[in-house]
Amino acid sequence: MAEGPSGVVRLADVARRARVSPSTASRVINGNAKHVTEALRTRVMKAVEELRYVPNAHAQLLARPQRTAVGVIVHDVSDPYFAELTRGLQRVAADHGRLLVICNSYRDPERELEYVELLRAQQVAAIVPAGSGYHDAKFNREFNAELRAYQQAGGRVAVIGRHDIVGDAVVPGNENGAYLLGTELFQLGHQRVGVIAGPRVLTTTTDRLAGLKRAARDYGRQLPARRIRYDDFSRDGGASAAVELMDREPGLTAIIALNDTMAVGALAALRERGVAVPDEVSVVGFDDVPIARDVTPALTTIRLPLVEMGKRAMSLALDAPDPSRRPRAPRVQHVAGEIVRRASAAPPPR
Amino acid sequence: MAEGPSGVVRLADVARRARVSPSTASRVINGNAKHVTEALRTRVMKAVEELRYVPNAHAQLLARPQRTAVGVIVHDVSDPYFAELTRGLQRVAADHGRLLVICNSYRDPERELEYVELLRAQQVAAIVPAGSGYHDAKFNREFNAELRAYQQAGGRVAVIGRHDIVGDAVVPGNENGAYLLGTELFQLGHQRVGVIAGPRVLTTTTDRLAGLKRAARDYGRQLPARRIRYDDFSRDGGASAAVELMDREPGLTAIIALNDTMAVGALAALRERGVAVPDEVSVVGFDDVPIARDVTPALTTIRLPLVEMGKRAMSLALDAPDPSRRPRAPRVQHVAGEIVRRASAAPPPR
DNA sequence: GTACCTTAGGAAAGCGGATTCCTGCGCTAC
DNA sequence: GTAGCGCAGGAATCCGCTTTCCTAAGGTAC
Repeated sequence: MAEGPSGVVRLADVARRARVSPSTASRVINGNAKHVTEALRTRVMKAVEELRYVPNAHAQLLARPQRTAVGVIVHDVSDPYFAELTRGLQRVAADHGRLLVICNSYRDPERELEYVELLRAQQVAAIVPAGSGYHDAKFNREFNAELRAYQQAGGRVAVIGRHDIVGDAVVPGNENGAYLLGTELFQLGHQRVGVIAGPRVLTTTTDRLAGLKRAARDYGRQLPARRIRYDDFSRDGGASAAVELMDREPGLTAIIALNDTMAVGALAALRERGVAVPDEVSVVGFDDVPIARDVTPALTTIRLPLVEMGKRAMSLALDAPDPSRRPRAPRVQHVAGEIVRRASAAPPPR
Repeated sequence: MAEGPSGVVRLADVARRARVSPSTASRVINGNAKHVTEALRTRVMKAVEELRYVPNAHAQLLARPQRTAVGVIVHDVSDPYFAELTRGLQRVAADHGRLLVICNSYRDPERELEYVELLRAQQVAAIVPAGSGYHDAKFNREFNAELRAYQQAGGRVAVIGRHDIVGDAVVPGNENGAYLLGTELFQLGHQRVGVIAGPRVLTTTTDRLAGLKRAARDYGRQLPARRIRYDDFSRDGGASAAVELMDREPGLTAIIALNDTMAVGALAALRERGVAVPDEVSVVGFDDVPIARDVTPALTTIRLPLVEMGKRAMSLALDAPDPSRRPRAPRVQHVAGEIVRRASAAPPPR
């Protein structure tokens, strides 16, 4: 082999081996060459093959600032909600020939900020922050400032599920979906309904809660604070919230979990206690994550077209806005949730 | 604002605003400056703040070749098996201050090859190909050649679940786990057992199948080819394979799915047909993915410590091998699967 | 007061590749 | 035979940043 001391093969190595100048080698490799003799061309290609040369992407990006990657900031890809979202994002990114860089923030605002900087440093073509926003004015200000600086430099931003963040947006109908969910249970005749909510700081939590409350108002029911438990948006969070709720509020006939993952946890907790679902207590979730149909009883929930949302967000991020639009107006796409009735909700006992 | 025409803020802009040379600005920003007057230092910091300057990572990487990112090639992050693996990988990567670039190959060998090139181009510090290998000598040769070129240039490679690939490895006990699984069912008394397998080209499929066959031999049972159905390693693949199996082999008392996802699909198919599990037919899976315990009946399966495997692989990739070892000897860590008995397997009826 | 040393901070040289600008060759045309 | 032109392919510049090298100012010692 004829590469440099570092072991890395560089364009110069290829050129030397093919006995041409770096310019010619570059031209051949990039197919950019209208006029390169066939003989030289094959010599260069041969050298590339033999040396297994791969151009240094950083050098390329420096020389010809053509952004190719896109960044996504999610809570955790292994959470099914984000896994589905990411799948949609991924697909569209791939269709555009873009590499997707996935960053897990684990819902740490500090880390989200860091990741925006990192993605900015990486010169990604677009950043897609996905997942709930925070009730934290200081953070939002910081986050927006960072994002705005990025946009100013030509970056594109599309968020999923956040209001009050600059950039285009895909926003799920959290309030409305929750309203549907509440309606469903109230119409079934439930009076004492418990709620298993995610962290209070998340806008997703408060938005969904708002929808529930509106439904309660419309149906003349109560949703007292003591019947609302806040915990992590996770299976275990759902389980422990369910246990607490059952202990403190023995008369409940239904539990609304603010996402499916928590609902699954609740189901597990109830099963462990020997409480029959839905005969004794109904349980409903939100999101319609894939597992929702595989647990027993299958979850009644609100379907959010997660993959589709991901696709749309990435499309917003990658398709430049119509230049005739006034530039600063972000494009917002609302997506509605719809109720999916399965086996976990039924009229209250007796 | 005082940045260049492109809108991107560069080091030079910061320097100009702070009225210092780029060298000084760089020194301040990198904390690299043993001797920079406090006055200048604060002036630079102020300019950075005001301009929201973020250094161009590509330029930095070019100037000081300090690899910081690591790449992972998985089938699909949204598949729970890989989601768990990735979680482990992510954690260790983050602990080392590394950015994780996740690539979905969708089990397309061609795409895997492309991704290795891409990661190589990105100058990542390590590449972790995760998931089943292929029975495809040509591909393996190509893949190894690519990887070897990468290692030659100082890159680190750690694979998960592949033999015959260069680099360090974490290998799950597929054969042995399957043996345990077979043993479990045979000891329960099952005679006619069907198998739902993944694609034939995957080594995971053949390895697990081999374990099953060994168990069959040891217990004097048959595992005829007609009772083995090959399909996608997916929920729907599992469902359709289960349906076929039930149609063609009515007398089965147990179904072994070669991964949990397929088992979940099989469960759904059986439920739809009104076949009671485990009373009429037992169903077992493999991997012990999170949903396994939440389906009903909860799956009896083989637990693979997925998160742990991810962690170990990333550790292998990031911790340089003991220099006293002879260099070319890859480090291989075997991890055993263990049986988890839940509710989906029971003795055959009557 | 002069010679020498220290040190802050600026100038310049890459890092690896793309691209613009040249150069020199071979061809056509008069 | 010579002028003019086209074109292949090499030299040089630049991308944004880090870092080495160097300069000049200030300080110390005699």
